[in-house]
Amino acid sequence: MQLSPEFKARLDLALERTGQRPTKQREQIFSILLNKRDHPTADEIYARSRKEMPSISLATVYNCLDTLTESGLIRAVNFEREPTRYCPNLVQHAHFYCKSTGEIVDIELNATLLKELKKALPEGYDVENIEITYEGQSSHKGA
Amino acid sequence: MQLSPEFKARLDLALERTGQRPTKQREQIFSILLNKRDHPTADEIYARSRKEMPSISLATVYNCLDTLTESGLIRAVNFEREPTRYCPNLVQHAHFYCKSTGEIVDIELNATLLKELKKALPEGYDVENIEITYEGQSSHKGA
DNA sequence: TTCTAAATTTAGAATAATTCTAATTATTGC
DNA sequence: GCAATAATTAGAATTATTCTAAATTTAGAA
Repeated sequence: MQLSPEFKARLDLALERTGQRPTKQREQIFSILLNKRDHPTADEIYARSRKEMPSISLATVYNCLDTLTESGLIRAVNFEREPTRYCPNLVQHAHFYCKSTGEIVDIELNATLLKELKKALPEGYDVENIEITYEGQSSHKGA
Repeated sequence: MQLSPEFKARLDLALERTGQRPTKQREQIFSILLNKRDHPTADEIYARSRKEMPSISLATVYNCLDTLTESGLIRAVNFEREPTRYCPNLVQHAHFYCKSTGEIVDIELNATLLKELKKALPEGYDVENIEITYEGQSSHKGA
């Protein structure tokens, strides 16, 4: 599970912009997220990273996830009180959370809809981010 | 801080529907939420309820909040990893979360917008609930 | 290279919100 | 008023996450 040159460059650039150093661990975590886009939790990411890097610690996983989130390379997503999940899809999108299977699916939102959502705010409210989560049941063929 | 007859009736009815009993504590918590609609956390609700009912326990506050939520009388709202907040506004609405002040404001959403949001879902996805959270800065006169 | 300063990783302890447990108390229907 | 069931209570337990302090790594200068 290697980071492609393209994503390696993207990582280095993003880290450099915020004065942070590229490390094996950060590469590893970023690569895990890009490789299987199933919105894993920190714990799941810890498990996956240990397979290739057995000495990594859970604290480092959390540190790296924070760094990547702050650098704008990944997004943290929360559902109810469940552990935070992470997602490398940077395009503005919503999430569908299936209550029976726990599965999480990215839902594309078109620009018009996003614009309308922003228009729903009264004067004096400056949005930086909109989180949209659908909850329900999905009856489809699975990921 | 007494529950008005109207809301007392609503509480009793909702509890009866799910085979649960009306208790002083449930009344108290419901009344606190109706009285000051500032999206308090369980801890804050605990503090407020102790003023009138010093023997209430935190576990009971959590229990009552769960019961009220399940009965559909209040809504639980989550922002990032912060403690869950509670809200008696049952009309479908979004929340604006001000990052500087921590203030939370209800944002009305018109029916058309909600319909469009539902239309953004592909076939086979059955929504039960849509959570919409705006995050940013609000520059207005405060609650 | 080699050295230094600063950033990062690490293991484990600490924290915070929430849930669980088992005993006590309240409520309902008879 | 009594039995059966549900709810409350205090405190222990759990879980995700953050903190701490020591060891390691990195970047850049000499």
